Amino acid sequence: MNRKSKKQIIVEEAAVLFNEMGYSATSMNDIARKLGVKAPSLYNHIKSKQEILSILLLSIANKFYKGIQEVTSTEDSYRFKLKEIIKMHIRVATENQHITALITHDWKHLEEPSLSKFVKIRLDYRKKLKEVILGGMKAGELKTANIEITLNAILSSLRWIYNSEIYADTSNVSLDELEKTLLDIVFSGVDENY
Amino acid sequence: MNRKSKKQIIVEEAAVLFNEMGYSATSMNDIARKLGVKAPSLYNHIKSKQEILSILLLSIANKFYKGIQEVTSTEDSYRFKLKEIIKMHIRVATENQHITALITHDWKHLEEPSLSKFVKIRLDYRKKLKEVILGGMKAGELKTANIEITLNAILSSLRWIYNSEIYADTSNVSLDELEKTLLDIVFSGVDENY
DNA sequence: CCTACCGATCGGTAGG
DNA sequence: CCTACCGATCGGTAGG
Repeated sequence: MNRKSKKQIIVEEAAVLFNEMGYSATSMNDIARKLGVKAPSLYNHIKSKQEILSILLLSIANKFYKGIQEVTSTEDSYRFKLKEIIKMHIRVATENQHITALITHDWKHLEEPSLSKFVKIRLDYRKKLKEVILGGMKAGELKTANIEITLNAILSSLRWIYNSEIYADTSNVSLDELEKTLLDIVFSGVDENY
Repeated sequence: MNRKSKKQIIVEEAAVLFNEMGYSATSMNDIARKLGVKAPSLYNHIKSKQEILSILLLSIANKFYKGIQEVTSTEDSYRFKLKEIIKMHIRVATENQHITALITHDWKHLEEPSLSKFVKIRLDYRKKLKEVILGGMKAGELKTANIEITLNAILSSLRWIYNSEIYADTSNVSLDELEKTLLDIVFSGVDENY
């Protein structure tokens, strides 16, 4: 078992606090207190508060990107690819809940050059997902509808998973049930007979 | 045409800035600068920064709550009610985009007693929506599935509408098309043939 | 790892 | 509406 470096411990604790209060409302003092040290001691391990945010966001963005890259490099149908992307997205999100939640708002507090890097990865992710959905529509596997609305609705329908205070209600749900239920809702909706 | 009070103008401009940078990262100075005055002048119209947040969040929460109350007080089918709730939700969100976005994160910065009031309204909204979905499942109008996952997926699938930087991609979409497409996705999913 | 300390900025008040 | 100013806190540095 690898021992965690001090830096890793700081970064992981910061993710929890950023989640609870937001990046701006979290002080270095808050992070230090949780770790039982004084704020200036943190700077022996990290360069700045901004570095912590940058590490967190670029690492999670790359995890998602690597995931979609693997799925889209196969020769499967668009429908199958979309299912695999959703499953991968759910898996990465649940395994990195605190960090993933930062994608929603705290990325705005990134400074250059990290900001541009993050935005690029995120746009590339969106682009790859868009290609799969568009491909599926053209191949007759998915219903033809406004691509931006469809893309946003699919991505957004998964976003509550990151949100710990909402996710808490479903903490007794297994990953399998989560995947199965969400795939069913996205692919065939909530209506019983239509 | 009603003239807006200074207070209204301050509150609305603050909503835009809270959206861009978050409540904590927005200073009274930022708000004042946008309005062409000095920060201390704001206090002739508002009591505190916190009061601005409280006004914004309680007003939007009440709009959503009033909307769901109207829909659920009818005698229509659960399926029809769910459709009307989604349409209402889309309408309120698009008409109050900047304010609605604060529901996602900045509510955490509310202080008592506003925090408890806001959380209560939000939970009541969730409860009413949950009753409609559960009723629909029991009546055979909606597919039976994990209620919390279904509830979260539906609410979450609409949340991207608040998020202005993403919504920009669909700014050329009419409200009608938005409603129609989202209802179709929620009710019957994205799959073409199943 | 600490104490001591820096300049900058915060929300807000006094007083006119 | 303003200027002048308050105590508190911010991220970060110096030096040991």
